[in-house]
Amino acid sequence: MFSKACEYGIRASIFIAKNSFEGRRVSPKEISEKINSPQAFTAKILQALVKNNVIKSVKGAYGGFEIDKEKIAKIKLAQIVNAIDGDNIYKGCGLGLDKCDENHPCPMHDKFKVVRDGLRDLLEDTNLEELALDLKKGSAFLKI
Amino acid sequence: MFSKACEYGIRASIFIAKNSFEGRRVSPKEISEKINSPQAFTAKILQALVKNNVIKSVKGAYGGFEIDKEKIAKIKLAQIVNAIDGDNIYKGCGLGLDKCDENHPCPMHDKFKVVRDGLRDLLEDTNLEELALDLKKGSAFLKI
DNA sequence: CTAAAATAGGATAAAAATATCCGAATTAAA
DNA sequence: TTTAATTCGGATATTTTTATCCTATTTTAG
Repeated sequence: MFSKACEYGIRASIFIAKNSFEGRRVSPKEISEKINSPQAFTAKILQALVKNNVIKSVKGAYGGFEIDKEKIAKIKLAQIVNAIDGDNIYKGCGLGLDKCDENHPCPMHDKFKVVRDGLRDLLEDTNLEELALDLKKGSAFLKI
Repeated sequence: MFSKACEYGIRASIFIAKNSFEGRRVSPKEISEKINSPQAFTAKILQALVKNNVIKSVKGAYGGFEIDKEKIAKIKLAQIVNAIDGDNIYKGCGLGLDKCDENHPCPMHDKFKVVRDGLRDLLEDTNLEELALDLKKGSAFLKI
């Protein structure tokens, strides 16, 4: 469904959000350990998320990654997915046609549209806060 | 969402089904032209579909690909997707966790499950016949 | 000012997906 | 039986994704 990079990016963002709630900055090393992802590769993805204003980095000693507490509830999954995989997964045609709409549909269009729009709603309506809180409560996990 | 190979595979299967309804066998050349896909690569995918009993090949002169008319309504999209991409897309965790279920969910689990199960239903309930008929009627398309 | 602790970013490598090419094997028709 | 039209299958190439490594740059503490 999503690329590995995107899976890591979402998991990392949730982990950073949870720690920012608790006032802690986290390093790529700690992130990759806690979400079970390759460290250097994860660091690249974090850079992309910084550029897209999803997370914030603080350089130098005592630096790390964080998200402004007030921003956590405003960051939607769609923003993360979009920064890494683009929007084709929740806006494009299921069979890969460039032009696929009501006027010129692929054979799967009507049925697929329902699923795709469900995914779009999920991504556009779900924010980092609710996901991070589940993690904090211990009712959800980011590894294994 | 699906891999290119899978998109081509589904489009090709629908095209073959439509032609089998009309009593015609089709070649990889014609298929790739009509569904707008690279010919040699599409031929490889067709071989995989033959091995998985989705389509039938007839070798030699006047040969080509076809599907038994009685089988067309029985072939589900899930069978095609499974043969090419596997079932992770409609059975796996959205964030890539190996173990993700009610007892050990990722933070997206509850919401993602709805979308994923919708996709599973789509793939398991939709058969080649209905898709091929839309193509035949001219109410759906496989290219552009 | 210096040293230590971080992120940033370029170069490179490995693996997987996508794609092409060509000869071998098969088969129907003439 | 020969020929032409096919699919089959192996080898190879290209592109994208995933991953690693190393150095430069930044920043805070002492």
